[in-house]
Amino acid sequence: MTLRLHNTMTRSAEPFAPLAPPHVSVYTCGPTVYNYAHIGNFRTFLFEDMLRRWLEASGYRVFHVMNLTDVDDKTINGALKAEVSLAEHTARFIAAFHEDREYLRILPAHVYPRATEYVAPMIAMVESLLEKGVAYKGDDGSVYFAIAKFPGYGKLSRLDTRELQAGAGGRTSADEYDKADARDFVLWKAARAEDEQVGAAWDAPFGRGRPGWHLECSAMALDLIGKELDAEVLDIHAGGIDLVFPHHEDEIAQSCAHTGRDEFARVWMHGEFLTMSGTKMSKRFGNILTARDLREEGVDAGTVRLLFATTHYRAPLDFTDQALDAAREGSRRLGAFGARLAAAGAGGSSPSLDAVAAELDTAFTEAMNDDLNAPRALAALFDAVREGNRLLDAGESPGPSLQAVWSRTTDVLQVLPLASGPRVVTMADARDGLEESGGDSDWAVAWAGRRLAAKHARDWPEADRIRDLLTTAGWEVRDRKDGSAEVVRAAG
RNA sequence: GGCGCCGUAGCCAAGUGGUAAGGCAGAGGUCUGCAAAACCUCCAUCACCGGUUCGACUCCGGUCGGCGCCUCCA
Repeated sequence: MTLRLHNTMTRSAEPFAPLAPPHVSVYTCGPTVYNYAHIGNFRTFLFEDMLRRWLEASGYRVFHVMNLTDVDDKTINGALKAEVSLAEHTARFIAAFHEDREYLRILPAHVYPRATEYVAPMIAMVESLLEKGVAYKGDDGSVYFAIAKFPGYGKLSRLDTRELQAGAGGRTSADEYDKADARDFVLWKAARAEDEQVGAAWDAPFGRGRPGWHLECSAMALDLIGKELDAEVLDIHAGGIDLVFPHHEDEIAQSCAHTGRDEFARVWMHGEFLTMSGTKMSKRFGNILTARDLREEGVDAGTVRLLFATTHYRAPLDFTDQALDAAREGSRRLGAFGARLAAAGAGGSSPSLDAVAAELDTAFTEAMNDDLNAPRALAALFDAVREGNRLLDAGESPGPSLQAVWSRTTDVLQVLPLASGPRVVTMADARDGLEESGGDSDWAVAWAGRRLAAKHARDWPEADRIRDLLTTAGWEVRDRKDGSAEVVRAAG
């Protein structure tokens, strides 16, 4: 069973075959750093993280590039408004992006190129396109790409089979009349006074200005994979589904026109949208939820990741509190099993548990190989939890196999809660003179010890009072068969 | 108007020509001082209407409903 990935270009799942295995180049469109990224953005980044982790788990050596768009209308406007330089303005949101990324346990890309650091390669590419005659300078001093000169235009988004209604999106820019064709897109924008004010203008042979949005991805991707892998074609290019047109279509046009190759990426992967209670997140609806909002509410990353993993990356996902609650409980259950496995050790031997491990391994791998079918992979995990718990309840003693498979599979999805495992409590932990308030781990163990003492004295009201106290502080107490108990942090 | 996605149990969600994974919630049970956890059992005929087929949730046509893209939004 080999990995199959859905390619937007062909609209079908194809066997994955990188150009130079085991190396795989992956380019993912990163955030525009003008604001805190919202969870819709992060749904895409999490899908890409899952892709990255699965490729690596499958033995590939991934070279992952994610760009940071740090010069565009929004970043410039933001800098103007805050009355700081562009660099100062974006630095803040770049730092925030990485904080959020770490919170969500997203592996760092190998390189995070920023558009402002790649102006020279971008200028070189524009010159190349001008020389080849596929770009032209408009009356406004900007440089545009001539769609008509690029026969393959529209393949990715199936533009050839549809009509473009000019301005249908209501976002047509005022300078459209400077283009020869309404569909032509800007490669280089002539500098305005505002651009100069925030330091967003560079000299170029064809006039002072700043790069257009699409240009950065082509220039940075080609530069980086050229240096790293000596390649001119990406193995995988991924992003949100809204980037198919025009962003990726335009990237293909300028990149292929530049390299002379017939493709820019072997596989194009696009993640579906996340909606909030049925509608797209936007400032207009006031329904933006950021990663830091979740973090501040104490939501564990495992909960978020499980919520997203329950829906296939190419299916729309509606974010609701109910779904989040369900994910939290599921994550807790998985984490509890993981902790139980770890506590059970690997010194025993159990053909039944080995069979559970083998089944999990097979089912998980098949699911992930089938275009990253995380919902099915998750089902395999839950099947293993149920069977594993049943066998452990029956007194089976695990060998090393289940623990190994469990670690390998859960590492890919990262859906377990971060909360530490349970701490075992005995009567020896009972201490007098405890404060009623507290909350840390030692405090919880001490109170749980006192509860055991109360239980031993058959003082049920006191035992229950202490349990309530612990519950209020966010700790769960569970009695064990041997007379001891355990306390565990309730999942967030 | 064009292009695309989706409509599966109370909620979330896989699947796909041969009689519907998994999770959450709920009900009953085992265990327990009581709980919790864990386990067991129960809980759908797949928006609607036609058609193809021995057989369709799965293929084709249509209808209704939801969502997205159509120049810089993941």
